[in-house]
Amino acid sequence: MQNRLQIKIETNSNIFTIEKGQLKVLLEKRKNEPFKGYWALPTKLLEENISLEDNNKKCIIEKIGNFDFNFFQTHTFSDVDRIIDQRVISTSFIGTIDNITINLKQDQIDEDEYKWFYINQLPKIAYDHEKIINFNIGKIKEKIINSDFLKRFYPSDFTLPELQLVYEDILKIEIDRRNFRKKLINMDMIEDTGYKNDGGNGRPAKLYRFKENNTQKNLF
Amino acid sequence: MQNRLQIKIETNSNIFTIEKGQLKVLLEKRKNEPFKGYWALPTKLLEENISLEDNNKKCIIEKIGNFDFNFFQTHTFSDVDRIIDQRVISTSFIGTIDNITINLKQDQIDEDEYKWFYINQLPKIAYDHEKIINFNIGKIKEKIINSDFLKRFYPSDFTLPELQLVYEDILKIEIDRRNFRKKLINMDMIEDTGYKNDGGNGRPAKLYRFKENNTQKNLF
DNA sequence: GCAAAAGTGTTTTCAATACACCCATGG
DNA sequence: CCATGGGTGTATTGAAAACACTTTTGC
Repeated sequence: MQNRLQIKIETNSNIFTIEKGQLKVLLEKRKNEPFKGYWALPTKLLEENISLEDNNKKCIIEKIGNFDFNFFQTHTFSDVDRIIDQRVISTSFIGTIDNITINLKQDQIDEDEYKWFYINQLPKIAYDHEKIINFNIGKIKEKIINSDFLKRFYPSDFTLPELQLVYEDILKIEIDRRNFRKKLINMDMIEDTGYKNDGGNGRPAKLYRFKENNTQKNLF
Repeated sequence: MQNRLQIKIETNSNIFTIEKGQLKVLLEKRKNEPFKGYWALPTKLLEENISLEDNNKKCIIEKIGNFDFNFFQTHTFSDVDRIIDQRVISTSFIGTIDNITINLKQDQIDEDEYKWFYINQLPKIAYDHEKIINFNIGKIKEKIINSDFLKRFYPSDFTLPELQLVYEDILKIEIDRRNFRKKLINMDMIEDTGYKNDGGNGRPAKLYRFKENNTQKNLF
């Protein structure tokens, strides 16, 4: 019979940022059983009178406040046994934000409860959320080939060596420094801000920004 | 309060084939109100103990029998007012099949109830299904750039002029006949079957097939 | 002045584009 | 033999790839 055991619907948020050329994801520490002490994606049961998209936004506002994340839906996970003794279907969202905004507002976030993890150094993850995270990292990989997407992570300045690291890390490829630079400049995608990166070893790198005109060109 | 008005979940099937270089979608005629006489995507309320993927497959088997469609999930539609007086969330699937198989098994399908429509000549569509169909046509467009995807529509033979029509129609571009041929052959994507198309006006076209090795290269 | 990291220029290779003529079939 | 549509070759252009040396900074 339909819905004898109540089927529940929830949304889950995969919020990513990039620091030092590497992807990080925001996770929430579970304070109760099951999976107490494990980390999980922020999730919220669907409210009656709102869309999945709005439910997801509300989830984040309630949990960590009013950030300007840029969300999009990726997949709805519905395996019967994804959560034991319950039937919960979970629609996944990817959110993106630049690291500078994060650093500015980091104090809004309770460090014990929410924490950023490099995707290569994930902690113990609750439920099937590791599978969900990996699925969404795959989606980011697809998107990152389209240069436009990186703007979400670098609305202001970046150096070319750092941007190159992003491509190399996420796409698992090696790129020649000179050709990478040439490609981005020839594609009319980026512009020199006139400023330079200070600190650190060696020659300071120039700071670039993405141009406005961006017409959805593919790199690689 | 959560779920005071029962939230229902359904799956909808967007089954596409290609005939004469143009996309067609399979629709079901509604026999009852609301939207009696309109056409709709095959849909099915989610059963308790199966995944959305299995629910979608079951929907098709029950409605039109055991075809070998190749399904994948695209998006979950959840606008509060997408269906009046009810709250129904709908997860969308794209299914693909080649036209030859369709023609062979066409007698399995009740012509009054189910019919193929060219996407440029859609009939009156029930609910928000036209929006859903258009969303999924967009997904196909994205996928078709990856050559591998076309294999689903052409598991056996095809002519290059026809394949070119597909690209031109779906991507809304014009391609030079000679360069198109060169590109596909240089990419090692297709091979000559040695046979020719008969009938029709003019010189018969060679029949090609997709090679097995296909390593996910992008055309255009 | 040395180590560290960033920046630059040239040559070669290969794919993309543009373009005009010939070929196989049906009637 | 003519109309219709399919098949082929070449020259040009431009981007991708491969590669080594110079420049700026901190210490």
